[in-house]
Amino acid sequence: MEAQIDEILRKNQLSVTGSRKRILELFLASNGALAHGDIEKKTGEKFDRVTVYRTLQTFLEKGIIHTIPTPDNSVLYALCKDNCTEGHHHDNHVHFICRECGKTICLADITIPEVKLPGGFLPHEYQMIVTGLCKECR
Amino acid sequence: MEAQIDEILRKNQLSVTGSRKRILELFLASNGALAHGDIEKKTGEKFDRVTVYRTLQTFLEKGIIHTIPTPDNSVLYALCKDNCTEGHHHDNHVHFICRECGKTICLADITIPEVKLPGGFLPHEYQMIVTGLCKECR
DNA sequence: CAAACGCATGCAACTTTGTTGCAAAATGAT
DNA sequence: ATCATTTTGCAACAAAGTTGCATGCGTTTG
Ligand SMILES: [Mn+2]
Ligand SMILES: [Mn+2]
Ligand SMILES: [Zn+2]
Ligand SMILES: [Zn+2]
Repeated sequence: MEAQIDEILRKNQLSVTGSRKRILELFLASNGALAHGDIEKKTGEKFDRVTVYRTLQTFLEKGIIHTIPTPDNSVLYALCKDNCTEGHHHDNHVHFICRECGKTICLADITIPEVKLPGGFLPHEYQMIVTGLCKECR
Repeated sequence: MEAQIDEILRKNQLSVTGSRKRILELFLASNGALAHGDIEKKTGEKFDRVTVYRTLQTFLEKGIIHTIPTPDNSVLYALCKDNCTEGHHHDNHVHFICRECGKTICLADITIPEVKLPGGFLPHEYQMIVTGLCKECR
């Protein structure tokens, strides 16, 4: 894990610092998405709030994580697949949000289906969010 | 319009007040979705910020409007179709957000396609957001 | 139409969330 | 070990959202 974390940071030309290692560790350990608040809670007093914001921002820019829009408009972040880069993301998968436990899961294998738009609209990116009950809560 | 507004409020057992009429009017006049900030700007000093929050909350609960999750995690609201009620919504249509002008449009005729989930997940509601360029901006 | 009731509003105070500038500290290269 | 460059923490601020309470307005009833 330690090695994996270092590798991800190095690959993205980021210096290896305490907060980056810790936050990346949290993402790798969690199988779901994390909110800014989750991260703050889990890191405790260890890092400043501002550092968490800036670290997430950096990870976003590098394509290490992506955001997930949620129906209640909270901000969630999840690890990107390996082939995401600064410019180009490949996160065209469906996201599932459990309305019971709140867990948000990247369904990496479920590709967002195509949809035909009315004339005039030029689509660029598709997002699909499914809410419901997860395995544990149903 | 005035009559239409009254009818919507009455149908939902809401008293007809200044702020509710004005905010509903804004939604009916706009063909896109509105953010809380948009509404505040357009109503000016006429109503308190808190009143706008509470009015939107009430409309949400009654099923008069629905929220739209956006990739940048801002909160957008749009009118529901007639057959939405307190408990049950029928807003299973695609939403389009223009990345140039920011306008958000309900594609009421475009139904969200079905998608097969891995075993264990019990889906309840589907959301689909497409970003890109609208007719005016392309 | 007047009176009375109950809900909606405005205001103030507060919390939460996110941003910015700057000095000190940590990192990576030499 | 030294130095240049980033990153961090702190403080101050701005924006966004919430809550309690007294007052005002809309609705109902007689
Ligand atoms: Mn994902
Ligand atoms: Mn809609
Ligand atoms: Zn669950
Ligand atoms: Zn546009």
